[in-house]
Amino acid sequence: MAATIKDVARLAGVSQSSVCRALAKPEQVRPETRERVERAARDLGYYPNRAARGLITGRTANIGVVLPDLANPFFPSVVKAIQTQARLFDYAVFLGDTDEDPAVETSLIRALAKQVDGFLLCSPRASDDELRACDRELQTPIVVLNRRVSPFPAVTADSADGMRQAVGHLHALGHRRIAYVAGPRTSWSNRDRLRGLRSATSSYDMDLIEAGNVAPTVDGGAAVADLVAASPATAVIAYNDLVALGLLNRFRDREIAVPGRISVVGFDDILLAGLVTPALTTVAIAKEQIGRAGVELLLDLLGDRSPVNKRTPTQLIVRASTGPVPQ
Amino acid sequence: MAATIKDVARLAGVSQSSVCRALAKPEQVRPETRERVERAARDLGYYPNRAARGLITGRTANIGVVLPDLANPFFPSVVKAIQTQARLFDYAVFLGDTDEDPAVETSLIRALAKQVDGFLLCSPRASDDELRACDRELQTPIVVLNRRVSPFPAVTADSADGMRQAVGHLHALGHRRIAYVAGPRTSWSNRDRLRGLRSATSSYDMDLIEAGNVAPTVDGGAAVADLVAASPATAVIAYNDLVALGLLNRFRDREIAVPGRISVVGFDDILLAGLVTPALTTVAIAKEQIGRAGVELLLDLLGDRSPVNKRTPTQLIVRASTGPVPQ
DNA sequence: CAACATCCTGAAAACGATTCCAGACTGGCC
DNA sequence: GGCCAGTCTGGAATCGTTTTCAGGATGTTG
Repeated sequence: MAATIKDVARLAGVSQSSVCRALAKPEQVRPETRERVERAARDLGYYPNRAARGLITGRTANIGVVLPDLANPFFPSVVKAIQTQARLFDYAVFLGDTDEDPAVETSLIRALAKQVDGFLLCSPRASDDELRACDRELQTPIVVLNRRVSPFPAVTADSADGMRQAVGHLHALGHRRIAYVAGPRTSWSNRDRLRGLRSATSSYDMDLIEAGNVAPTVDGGAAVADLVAASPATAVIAYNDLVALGLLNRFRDREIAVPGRISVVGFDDILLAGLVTPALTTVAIAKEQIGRAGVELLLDLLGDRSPVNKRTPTQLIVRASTGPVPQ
Repeated sequence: MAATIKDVARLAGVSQSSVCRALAKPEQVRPETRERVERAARDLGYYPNRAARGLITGRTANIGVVLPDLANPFFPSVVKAIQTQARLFDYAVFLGDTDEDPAVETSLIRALAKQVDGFLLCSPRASDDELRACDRELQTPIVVLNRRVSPFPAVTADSADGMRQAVGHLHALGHRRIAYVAGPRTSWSNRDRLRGLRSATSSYDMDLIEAGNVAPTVDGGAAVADLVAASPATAVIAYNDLVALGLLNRFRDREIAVPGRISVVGFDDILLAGLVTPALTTVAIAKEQIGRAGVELLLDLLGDRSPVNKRTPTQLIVRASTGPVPQ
């Protein structure tokens, strides 16, 4: 078995308390003692068992990250940033993938609750009430990413501004009729993006044609491509990049020129977006910043500082899938 | 604070021991008692604190997953499969991203060791000796994915067979001179793939030109593309899909026709591979199967069943980036 | 040398669960 | 009624840590 604090105490010839102090608050022990303890700990390869510490201090130094689908390339970026930032503060990360199932989500949260100091819920699928119920029952701090659910602190992307940039870009290219391929009806991001888009198109006095809702995947996009092509729209904005890629694929198969006949704009700026042909014009979301800010908010919450909701900037990345309106 | 076993005991009017038994081994308590305990637990939303259980039983019901870079699309697929399979057996998953740094890797392993029952190390970057040192010191079961390090049980892909399929395919198309863009020199997969490739080309009596080593990223591939184009090779096999995509990108920019002038083959079959133009011919790895098998091996290890190394099949996916040799 | 503060240490309690052990109760049988 | 086996329960010990508390050693000051 791995070494425990007792082993270190015995080897160093001091009590457990001293070992604990020597390692956790070195200034409280005599240098000589500290030296002995440190050597013993090193020799035995001793690392404290954080689970035991958690029982006493109520601080496990773990955070739980729950997300709908790790296969969606958006999430790994966020998780990576979370895990990197968490490590800076010596927190470890529990990961739960819910497979888009709200029931799995809440049960995962409940099961993990005792092992973590707080949760980062990425784009949670459960209803506001369900999330609040979890919170009331567990009393575990929760920060939400990519969604607003009062009363939780949240980090969201400024979709409205992203949509404004995208619509402005299309307007400048001469487009006046835009289609939107909507993501899951239950998705907060989808509603948020749609809201931003509506406001942008109306302020530019452009027509908005809404298609969908589709699954937020390549197949989802492909499924609705024909409908979009048959519409009077000369440009289409997709709920996210995967959907946009589905459109692109299907357009290519049907020999509908992009951007000659129709322009396509995605959302998220996943790695893929820059690599397909034509390269996808898309609204980039600051994924790393979202992850980092989420950790910061959670640490604020844990440190009794009051966290303030954060909105991260978005940035239109113009690539090759958008062009002047036909004729 | 969330409810503890004491709260449940008080509410149900029984002792802690009975609560524990009622929930963990229901057959050992009177139905009436069980009923009362269950109701109390439900009313309080009680979930046992697994950390505390872990102290007693030595079983935390957590597994640790350590990987070099979540931003590489290969890993999220594996992690997702791991987490799904783990949940089936009521295990939760700790995730550690090492950012390709062997030092971070070993320190992460040590820090997490006490909180998990075992590790799944995906493509670990530390040396064999370092890994063995961790093992000796921690006595925590370890299963390795995508690499062989004795004495640990391992799950690996059958790269040799994949390479044989790829080379066979290229040979049938008339190619006789193949380039290989090597990944990181320290990567076991890279060495394994290269070994398989050498054996395949020599059995087909073809020339092999080795380029690299490059970082296993799009940029890595792009960096070496010109070199490959200048070589006499008519086809190139890349260490992985990201590298292949880098090649593809750079070839497109330089107007080198794929597969007209040169054929490109990737490795892994990440989602991206099917979406770029031309769609990438690649050797698919059974990512989900690797994740699942990894969990199974680890559970074998934990259950005192002796695990047997597993080799998962590979499958060449022919798409549009390979074609007949020029002329 | 007494009085006192300061520094350092170890014993013991605590955290939340599980498990061992012993005892209380029940029922069956003579 | 007396004995025994079997079933069920609670008390107490346990895991590896942290923290509180009290006391011992040391040094300073009058």
